[in-house]
Amino acid sequence: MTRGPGPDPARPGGTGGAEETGEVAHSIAAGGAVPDIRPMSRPPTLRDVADSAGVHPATASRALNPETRRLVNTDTAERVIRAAASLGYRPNPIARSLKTSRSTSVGLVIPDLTNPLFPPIVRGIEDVLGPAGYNAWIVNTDNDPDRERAQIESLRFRQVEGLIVATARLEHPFLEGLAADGLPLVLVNRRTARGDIPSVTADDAAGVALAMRHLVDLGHRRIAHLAGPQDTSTGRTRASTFRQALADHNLPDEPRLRVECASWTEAAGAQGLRQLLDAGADCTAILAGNDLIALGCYDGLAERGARCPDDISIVGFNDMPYADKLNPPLTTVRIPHYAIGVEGAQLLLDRLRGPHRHTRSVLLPLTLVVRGSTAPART
Amino acid sequence: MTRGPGPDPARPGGTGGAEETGEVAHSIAAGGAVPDIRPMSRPPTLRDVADSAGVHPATASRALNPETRRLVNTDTAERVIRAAASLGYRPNPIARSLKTSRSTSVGLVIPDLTNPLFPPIVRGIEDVLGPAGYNAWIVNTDNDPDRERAQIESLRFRQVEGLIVATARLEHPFLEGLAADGLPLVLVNRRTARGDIPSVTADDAAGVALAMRHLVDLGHRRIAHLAGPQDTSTGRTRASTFRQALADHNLPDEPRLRVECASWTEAAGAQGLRQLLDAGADCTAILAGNDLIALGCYDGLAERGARCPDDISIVGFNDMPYADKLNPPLTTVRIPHYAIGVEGAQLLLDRLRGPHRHTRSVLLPLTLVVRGSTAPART
DNA sequence: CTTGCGCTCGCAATCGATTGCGTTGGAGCA
DNA sequence: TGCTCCAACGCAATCGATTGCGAGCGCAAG
Repeated sequence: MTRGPGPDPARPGGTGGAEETGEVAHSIAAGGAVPDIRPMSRPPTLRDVADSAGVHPATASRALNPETRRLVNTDTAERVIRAAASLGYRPNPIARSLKTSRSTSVGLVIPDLTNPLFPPIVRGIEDVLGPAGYNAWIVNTDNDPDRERAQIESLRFRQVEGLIVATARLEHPFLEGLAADGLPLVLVNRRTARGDIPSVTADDAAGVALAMRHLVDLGHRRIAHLAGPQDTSTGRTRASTFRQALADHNLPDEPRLRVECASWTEAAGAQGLRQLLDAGADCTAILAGNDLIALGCYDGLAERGARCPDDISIVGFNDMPYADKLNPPLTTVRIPHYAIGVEGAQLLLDRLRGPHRHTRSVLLPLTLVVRGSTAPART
Repeated sequence: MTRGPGPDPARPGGTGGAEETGEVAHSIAAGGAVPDIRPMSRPPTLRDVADSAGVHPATASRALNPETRRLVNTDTAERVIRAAASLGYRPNPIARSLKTSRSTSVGLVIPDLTNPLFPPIVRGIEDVLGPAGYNAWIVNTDNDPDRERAQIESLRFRQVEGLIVATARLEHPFLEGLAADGLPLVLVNRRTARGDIPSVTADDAAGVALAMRHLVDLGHRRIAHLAGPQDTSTGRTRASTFRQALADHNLPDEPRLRVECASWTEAAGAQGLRQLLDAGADCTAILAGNDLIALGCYDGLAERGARCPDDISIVGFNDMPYADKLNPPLTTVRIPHYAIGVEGAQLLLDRLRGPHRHTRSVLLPLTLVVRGSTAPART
């Protein structure tokens, strides 16, 4: 016995003793002073649990928290825990957040949820964050810096503990400022030029190399690149690696064969293709900045009465969902969407738990998926 | 002048400094060595604003809230507002939620974010909720009732003010219980059998009728239906309307031509098609429960060496993104995804503002999009 | 039989904003 | 001049949980 008979020596009245000795049912029957037979109108609070267990709310709090449970007697703790269970007690996360200034939630900043690239990443993130006790706020920026700023501000008001950001640009002082302020931050999919923020990206360079080798192996010599926006790491890396690959394969680097699309969209891809063809580029293959741009090429080719892969081969990037069902099925570089999410969430969790681990970035391997949009070059 | 010049007449002084040093000691222990003597170390609170304006926090609160501003002198209010602006004050939503038991956030319950049907709906919801000052928590249930329950519980702990649910089943006592408890609830995409919860759905019956007329007009007489799960309103309505349409067009209703798929997925669709063909159904057209099931049919047909639309025409449902780029481009019933989200959010907002308007449900019109997966019946 | 120490637990402050109620000062009226 | 009444604010409680501090208690050492 760790405790004597007097469970509550300080309390003036004998209420404590009555609660202690009496059976639970008994004390209810005897305690006519408390006619509280209310039908659970409001959810039980910590105070309810404490009363039910005959302890102070502070003790109940400590008993319920594994971190502080050692500060309370084992028997008492167990009694509190049982009381909590029987009342169906759940801590109020709002109240907890107010006191601890932790929200157990993080922000998830993406350009546009309807871009098929992101849902799998989001799932990966949530599947890691959820079991860890965190939830994610998702916001869309539509690639608008102002909107991005506003959305992130909003997230900060909500007291998010960290941010996973998929909208990084190479030059992004705003994000760098946040990171410098000490806000836990992880970039996914794209990164900044300075590279001082932890990130999870696919190995774009390796992917472009794979794609280029594939095209060269098919006999293509005049290969064009419809690049994505050059203010993003993905756009820049893929474009520069494209030129490097040309050199590696002893192919000429013609400026006419390189077009920068205004955005990572189908429309921009179609526009880019028109620009390419209008410039008189007589290519036999196109490396698209991503799958959506590749889809734009499909449209653009159809407009001009050309066919893929018969007239022009196309390689995409990302292997978006249903890329295998397209017409023609898209040859593309597969990036591990889900794994990017998982790794990103993991990185953020590490950062949240151990404040100052040094910046660690992850580069994920990718593979080439050959389908129907590429064919041997016409000879 | 309403108040004297003293900005801080009440505070004994020094408290700020004491707090400051305490915090520093703490953060040092935690690892972050930040010799913070800056007044901007933590975001300004209402108290800071009040001090700066020379009023009591209560007055500042009232001045800042348009609802209660009439309780405070115009000049004073303006002074407070200016002080707030110059300090960059933002109310702490956590603290506000604790006191008001409002969270300005709602829950969004969907089966799976990677199902292309949902992102556009989510965007619609967010585009309405955001400007109204609400944010949305998104959770995935994977169509698992246990997971759904757990996720919704989690949302309730987070004090969401309402729920938009896309996972309704025809019999769904759990949801009905929530609604009965008074939790603002709106169903999107699917509804319950009892129909006593506000909902926003597409006019499935009309859609099926359109699709059937299209097939009949093409000369098809033996039409099969790969239905979705019959415990959902969409699955049931589409299936029963299918049979009704057969009757309307004087076509026989053969049980062999009706198969229920286990889920709304590609895999289930492929499986359903195998079952259909194995049963010896010699149909010339298939009405699929939704686009993913239709995609499964593409796979299934390929397995059997049959072709679409040459051998069998297929009509989908939903017009998911990129349905026009598939091989063959999918003829399908287009539902207004984005509008469903918008209407759903609107309904919830109505409910949140005016507590007891009577249940109102919205049925959205849809259209048939004819593409390459349907062709005249072989004669 | 003291003194002392450590284990448990209660007290009260605290997080930041909201709100019922009481107080003040001045205008209005007799 | 005296009294009522109202506008304009301040005071303090409150939401629910967390946590530094201190007070009893038991037990062991002196």
